[in-house]
Amino acid sequence: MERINFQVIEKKWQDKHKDFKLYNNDPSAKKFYCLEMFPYPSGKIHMGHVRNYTIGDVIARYKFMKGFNVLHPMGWDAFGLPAENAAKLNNLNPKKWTEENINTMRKQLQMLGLSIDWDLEISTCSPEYYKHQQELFIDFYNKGLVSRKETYVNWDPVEKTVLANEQVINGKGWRSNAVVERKKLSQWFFNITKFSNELLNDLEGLKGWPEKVRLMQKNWIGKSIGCELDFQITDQKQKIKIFTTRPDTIFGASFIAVSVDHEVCKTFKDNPEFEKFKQECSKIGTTEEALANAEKLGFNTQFHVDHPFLKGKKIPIFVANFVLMDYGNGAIFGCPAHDQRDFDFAKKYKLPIIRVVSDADNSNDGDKMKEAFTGNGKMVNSEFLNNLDVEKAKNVIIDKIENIKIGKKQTLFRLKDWGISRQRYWGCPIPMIYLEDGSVVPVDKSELPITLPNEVDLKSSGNPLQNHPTWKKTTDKKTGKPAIRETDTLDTFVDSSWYFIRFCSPKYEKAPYDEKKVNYWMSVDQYIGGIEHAILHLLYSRFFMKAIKKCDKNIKYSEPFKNLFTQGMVCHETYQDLKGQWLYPDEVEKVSKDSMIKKLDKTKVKVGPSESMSKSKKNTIDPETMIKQYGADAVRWFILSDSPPEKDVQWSDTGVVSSNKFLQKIWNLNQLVLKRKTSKVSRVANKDFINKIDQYIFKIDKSINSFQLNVSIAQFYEIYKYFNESLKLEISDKTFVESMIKIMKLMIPFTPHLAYECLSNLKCNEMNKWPNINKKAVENANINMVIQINGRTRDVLNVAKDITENDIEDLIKKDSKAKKYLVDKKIIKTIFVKNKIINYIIKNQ
RNA sequence: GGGCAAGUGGCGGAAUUGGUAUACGCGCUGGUCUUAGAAACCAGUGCCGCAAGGCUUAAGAGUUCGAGUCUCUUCUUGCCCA
Repeated sequence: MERINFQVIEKKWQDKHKDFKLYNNDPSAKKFYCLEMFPYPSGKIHMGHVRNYTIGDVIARYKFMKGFNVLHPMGWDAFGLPAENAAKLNNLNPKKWTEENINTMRKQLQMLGLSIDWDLEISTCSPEYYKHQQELFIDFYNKGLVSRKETYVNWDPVEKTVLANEQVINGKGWRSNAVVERKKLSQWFFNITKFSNELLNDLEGLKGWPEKVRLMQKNWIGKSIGCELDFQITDQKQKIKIFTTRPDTIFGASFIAVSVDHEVCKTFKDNPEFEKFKQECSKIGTTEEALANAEKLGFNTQFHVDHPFLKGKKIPIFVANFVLMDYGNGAIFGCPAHDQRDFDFAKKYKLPIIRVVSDADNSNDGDKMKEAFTGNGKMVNSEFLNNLDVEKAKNVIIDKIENIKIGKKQTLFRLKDWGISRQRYWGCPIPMIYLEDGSVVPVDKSELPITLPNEVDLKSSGNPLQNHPTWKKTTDKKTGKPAIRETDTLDTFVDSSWYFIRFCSPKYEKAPYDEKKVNYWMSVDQYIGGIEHAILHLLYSRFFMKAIKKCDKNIKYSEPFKNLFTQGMVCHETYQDLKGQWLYPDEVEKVSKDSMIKKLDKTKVKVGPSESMSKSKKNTIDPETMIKQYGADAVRWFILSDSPPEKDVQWSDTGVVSSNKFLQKIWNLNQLVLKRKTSKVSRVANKDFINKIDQYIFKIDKSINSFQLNVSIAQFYEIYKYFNESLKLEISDKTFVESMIKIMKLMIPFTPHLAYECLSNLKCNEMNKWPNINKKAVENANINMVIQINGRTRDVLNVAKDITENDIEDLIKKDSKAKKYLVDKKIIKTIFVKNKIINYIIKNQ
């Protein structure tokens, strides 16, 4: 049998389809926007990209063949720190580094044979793109969606830069190893919290998103309803304003806890004990997690507050390390019986534990409690709240608090405004200028884009744009007076928050988008990417869509992604030599079933568990090498075959080898079909064969629709087997050719090169039309009737559809393996489920 | 600590949603071909048993004519939040 040369046919069809578009000129066709998360151009594509873009390609090609106009673009998330670091290391320009990577990766993606419309390619680092981003920034600013605020940041005193939370390791800068300081800095923010309610409520409508992602977003936004409440400090004029989500537990309050930055603490400015305590607190770090894990510490102020509802009752005020200034008002009341953190604190400082919610007859066991009770129950020890359940008590107490004017109901969100200032070079310049009189204004839109300077010093510490000798000096267009540019650049999450909109009209010069095109192509019908973006990227993109709609009444959509699919990661075993050094898979060799050695010096290798491919552990497989060795089709086939797309998949070399072999078999089958010459044709065999193929078409269609691409692949293996066996039956050559054409069409989304090559040999002239689904064939097919005795399966009969109970009974009595079980037995009951099962309940006679 | 998933052969995983458990692939075993190996092809492959048959979806209980699927308890793993 002739061997197929995958390299040759892949090249052939890639050249042939260079200008191939996934849309017809049929205006009545429905649109389908298929988008995979665009890559960061880090150098070369990795297997994660291969998986992501192959899944997307299957969907895009499938939808196109089903008659949709498909938009399937690709671009580059091209700004970001790695370029700056690489540039520093190799003494070159980030732009050059990025562009080289883009060229490499584009070429690699093209090798995969993806149906991407490369005419729509965009790159976020090109001024043609970020010009419009600056426009959007100004639009948002004018609508009050941008503001400037002072916040605490992680400041690296050596690098003179702001660090992200994940760049702070054990309180030190990841690069400089200097102790990170908390520094107050003036930064730009998108007022994402203005949409808190919408971002939360609209989640309900996102039925095409994984439930998990919706839940993660919901928790991230973190709406909590509670109330503000003023406590009078005993014998003083001052009040303390606290926030609580459990006002119902007010009668269980046994302390007030305030943050170290709370104004009450000003009294202790010169108190060495307090200063020591404050120092202790600052060591813990700023993340919520660190605070939660740290030991609960308090500083007794010796002050008290009056309980608002219990005359004469005094509650002590503590400064506590677990209360943050940015939550509520930096002050809470502690109810140890019903909050674990408060409970731990009360135990440590020997404060009373008063039970106010009872889940049984345990109303006075406060002192005996081993942990806080946070469930629902009836209120006790709570005066006018007694006997109410928690929810009711909340409403009653809030009403009361509002009535006597000591506080009010309040909704609080965990979601914070989005800080977008970065003290970096390789990002989109923020189009704002500082005037001599101290005011800050947007630059005139006619001056956009504000481009980055090419010559820049990245080696010195600090913000490169700030350090640049001339770049920041400008003039205000309106007044003609000198001004200073903003030298911070935008967070790269901004770049990726609207690229899907730009794709609708990527060449449009007048504005960030062409309204008509956006209203036609949006929302994205299928968005595909990693679960790691479940929160930030998706939330920011949702914010952008809403913000754009707010600025432009003609935009119809407020949600960017109608359906979301999150694919799993690509994993591989890890290898370490005796010294503990990580080894690449091609540096090791298998010598027996469970031992491996290093190729270089034949020493033993420690095999670690399969984990997500990463450069640091060297457990990576290079897609380009695999494509060159086995062909793009085989790589695509394997990456889809082994696991459901939403789960992690383990890369396996034997797996890709067998994929390659199977595709060769498909080619062989195609040759056999072309050569076949039979004169004998049985009408029944012919019909059965056609029916069976129709059923497979139905199944494959269904599995693609439900994203079970691994199941689709399994079906193709079955089809091959069935087809191959049927070759010797009395089926006409014409039927084989026609059926083969159908099957090859089904394979286009998976292995486009091989499928097109086969179709061209089969002389198919309508390659891109999905085969019809013959519902009749599916509906009228014979069914397997399960015959059970006392719930145990005794036989399976292949019978015509809709067989009656009487008919099947005759069959069973006449000829079935179940027959013998019914001899001399009394049938007590018969359960007959049409087209499924018949179950006899019997008893010895 | 809280929330959400999930647990099926030696491995990756199917199961028309309550109706034949283990499809399909990998691996393994045997055979054909070959000087030999590789490749290819054929056969077998959950467990016990010569067989008839019995047992089996993390463990245990429950609902049902019937449970991998539904309910409860326990255990384990993963993810997110803290």
